[in-house]
Amino acid sequence: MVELRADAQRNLERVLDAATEVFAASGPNASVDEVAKRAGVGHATVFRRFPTKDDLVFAVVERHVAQMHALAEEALRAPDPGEAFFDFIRGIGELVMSMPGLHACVVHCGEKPGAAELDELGRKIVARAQRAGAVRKDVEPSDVQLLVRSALTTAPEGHWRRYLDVVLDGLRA
Amino acid sequence: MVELRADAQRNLERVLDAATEVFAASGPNASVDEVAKRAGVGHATVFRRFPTKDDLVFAVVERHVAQMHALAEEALRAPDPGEAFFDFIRGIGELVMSMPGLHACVVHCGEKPGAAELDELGRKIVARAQRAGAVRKDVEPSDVQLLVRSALTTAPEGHWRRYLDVVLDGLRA
DNA sequence: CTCTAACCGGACTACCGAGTCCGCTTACGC
DNA sequence: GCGTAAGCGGACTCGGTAGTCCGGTTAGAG
Repeated sequence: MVELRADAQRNLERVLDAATEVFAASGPNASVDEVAKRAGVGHATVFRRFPTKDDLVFAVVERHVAQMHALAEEALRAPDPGEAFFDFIRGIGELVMSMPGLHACVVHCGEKPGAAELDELGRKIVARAQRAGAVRKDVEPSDVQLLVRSALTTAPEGHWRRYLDVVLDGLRA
Repeated sequence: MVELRADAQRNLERVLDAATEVFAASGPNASVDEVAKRAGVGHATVFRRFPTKDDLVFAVVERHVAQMHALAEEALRAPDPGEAFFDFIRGIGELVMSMPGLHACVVHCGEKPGAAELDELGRKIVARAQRAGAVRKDVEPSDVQLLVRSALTTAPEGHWRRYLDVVLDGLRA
């Protein structure tokens, strides 16, 4: 399976896109049928690429994590470390909150895929912003993660951006 | 159905206890069979008292809310308003965290049962503690609720008591 | 003790979701 | 074009859960 036939490739992408939409909206309990219907294929086609439903969920989560990873690397390349940090966190917020169901999916597959690398990148971003004097030096990366998570998860419907801004202001040097 | 036969009454209680245990441990997705088995009855007996599974979940949640209600009224009767407030919050913490699955159950049934009255009592408890000078006056009851919730939900496994203590210290006058 | 209404639970149905199979269709190398 | 390997999806099985039914059992009043 070094190379997929063109139609298969197209369907694979459709399936992944559909799965992302569906799981993001309804969490990992959504049915494979639902995904297949949204992708416009039979559900056997889904199972051909992803032998079990969990494999499908895993693939979606992996993609999601990859997006965060991309944001993180972008932040590390950006010229201004402080701005990069704050933009990164806000970007993560947008990404996570636009797909509420995915958090449950991550939990569902034991948050295996690449969480460690992502953590490592986050650590670097924080450290860089601290060296540049943009973020107070008495917080650790894990604190940042916890504060952000609590802002995102406990904010009343639709107000998470305000909450996140408050937390970010509190992190400024 | 003004009065239940003795055996029926006994079984009803067993079922409610079992349902509480099961749903508290596994959330609202646990099966009715599971509950019936744990209660030592056939599942038809469960369905006789609770025509649908949702009715059963509802009853369990109602009971849970009633316990919180009881804690709240106790707190309002206690002589020292400050101590009452802090004990109340810690009591709520113990209650909620001893039944992790129940939160999902509450969400599952749209948190209908008596949330408003409970809110009202909470409001009174906070106000009383503030008048007594035990709690800082620049927070509102809704802030307290939010802070407590965030402490309970974002604390790492097993550390919620520490987190809650931090929040409570922060609320002292 | 007896009689009956209330109660009980095993067995049944209906349905839904995961995963498999197989005959039909189609991309693409020659 | 043509042949074929790859791809496709409708129809199936299988397991598990919500909800129903009915024949046997028991509480408790008279």
